[in-house]
Amino acid sequence: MKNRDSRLPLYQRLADEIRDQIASGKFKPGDRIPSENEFIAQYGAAAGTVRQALQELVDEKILERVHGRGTFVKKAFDSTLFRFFRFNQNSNAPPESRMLSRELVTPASYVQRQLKLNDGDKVIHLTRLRLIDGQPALFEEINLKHEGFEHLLDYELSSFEDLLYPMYAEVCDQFIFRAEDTLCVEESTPEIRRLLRIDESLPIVVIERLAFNFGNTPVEWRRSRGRADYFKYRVDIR
Amino acid sequence: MKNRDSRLPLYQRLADEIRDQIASGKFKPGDRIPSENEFIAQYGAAAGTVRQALQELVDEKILERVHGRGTFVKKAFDSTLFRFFRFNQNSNAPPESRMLSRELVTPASYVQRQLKLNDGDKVIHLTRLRLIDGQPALFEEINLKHEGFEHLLDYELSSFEDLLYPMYAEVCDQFIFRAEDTLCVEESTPEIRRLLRIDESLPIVVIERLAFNFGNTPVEWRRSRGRADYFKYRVDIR
DNA sequence: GAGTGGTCTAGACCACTAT
DNA sequence: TAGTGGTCTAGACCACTCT
Repeated sequence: MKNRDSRLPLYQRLADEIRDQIASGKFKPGDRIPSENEFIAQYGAAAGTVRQALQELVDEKILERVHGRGTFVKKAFDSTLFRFFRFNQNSNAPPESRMLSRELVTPASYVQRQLKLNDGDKVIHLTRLRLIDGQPALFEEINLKHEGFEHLLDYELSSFEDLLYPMYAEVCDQFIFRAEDTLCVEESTPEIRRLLRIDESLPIVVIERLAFNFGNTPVEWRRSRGRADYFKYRVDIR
Repeated sequence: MKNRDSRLPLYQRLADEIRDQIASGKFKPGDRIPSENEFIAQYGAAAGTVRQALQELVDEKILERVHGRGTFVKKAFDSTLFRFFRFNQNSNAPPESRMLSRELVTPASYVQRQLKLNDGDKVIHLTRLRLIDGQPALFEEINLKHEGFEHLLDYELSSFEDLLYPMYAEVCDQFIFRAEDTLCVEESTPEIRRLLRIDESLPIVVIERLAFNFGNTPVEWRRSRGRADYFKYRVDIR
């Protein structure tokens, strides 16, 4: 075990160790990690202590345990921005994507700040429309760290997949595991009305998202806009 | 222990038992419940099993454990609707309340459905304004089960407290422990503009809340409206 | 049948809170 | 000092999955 503060309980140090190994890419989403018995042998800890460490990572939604099969790094989380909206979902078709543009640019200062970039670092800037039943539903502006996502510059825009996070994983070996979404309401601009094909001036819901990899490093910042009259969101509070 | 399905693990049955005792009012929010050793003696279970049951209720945010002091029923949860809004908070004053009306009425059908009332059951209908720095910020319509909240009819409207849930606890012995909030955006009506002192036609955020007691019975349904241009909400997704 | 995680026991020792 | 919860051990047995 790496230099861990021995004032911390053993199960904490063990959990930190495993978390770091996932962050470093030693274990990737979908992988099976060592069994309880292997950890017991490796660290000389009791079964209960190992279980406590693993339970902590299950609570953090980093790991999943399957009876009889093993312990796995979690693959995906419910990232869809469409959980904020209720459209007339006649069809079960997943939201379609239409890429509009891709550029390597100097980021705006707030993007630089959110992604914790150094001066001079560039970002990959994407714009796209999300459609439901062929109707424009969301307009998105996406900013990605250049470092780690270079391979996205090699792809034809038309060959981008509808869901980006699985594509980040395949193409760039980058795994998103959590995000912070911030919602607010704005008046629509002529530009947005044109893109979303709205006639009148309607309020617009703006979703700003900062997405993190397993190392808890911010790698993507996006801003999405959709019609507020389709907005409906449910929260459980306890 | 009551008739519990012995196919369930012991720690589950124990957790269910304690949960029911809280729901029934035997233990109230703020109370200390029996110690690990008392549960061990009472149920003849091992320490680890009792701990597992208690941990489950801690995860459900029903219990809180304090090292050296004991295990307590949780008192409150962050129920404030103002977590959805960012106002210019010059002062640290908590949002003031101004009660407008109180009636015992036959509920609208969707309120009856949400509160799972029988035909003929009445509800206590309250309206109030929430103010920040003296400025109207939220307009609320509140519907309470008549049964259990009768004592609210005895109080002068002017003597209602700013925070209702602590008042429900004191006056009615009713404890709210979770809620489901649903958010959407509407255009303002003349009525709402008058109440919130808005000149122009602005979008309005509508928050509908169904609140539950410890027995997981819905007891309050409310609809609150505030200016959408002050709306800002942050969600963590993992 | 071998390997995995899930339940449960019986105990030791420690750290924190009260009085 | 007595009582509480927190950490940790060493083991037994069970339930599930794979082959």
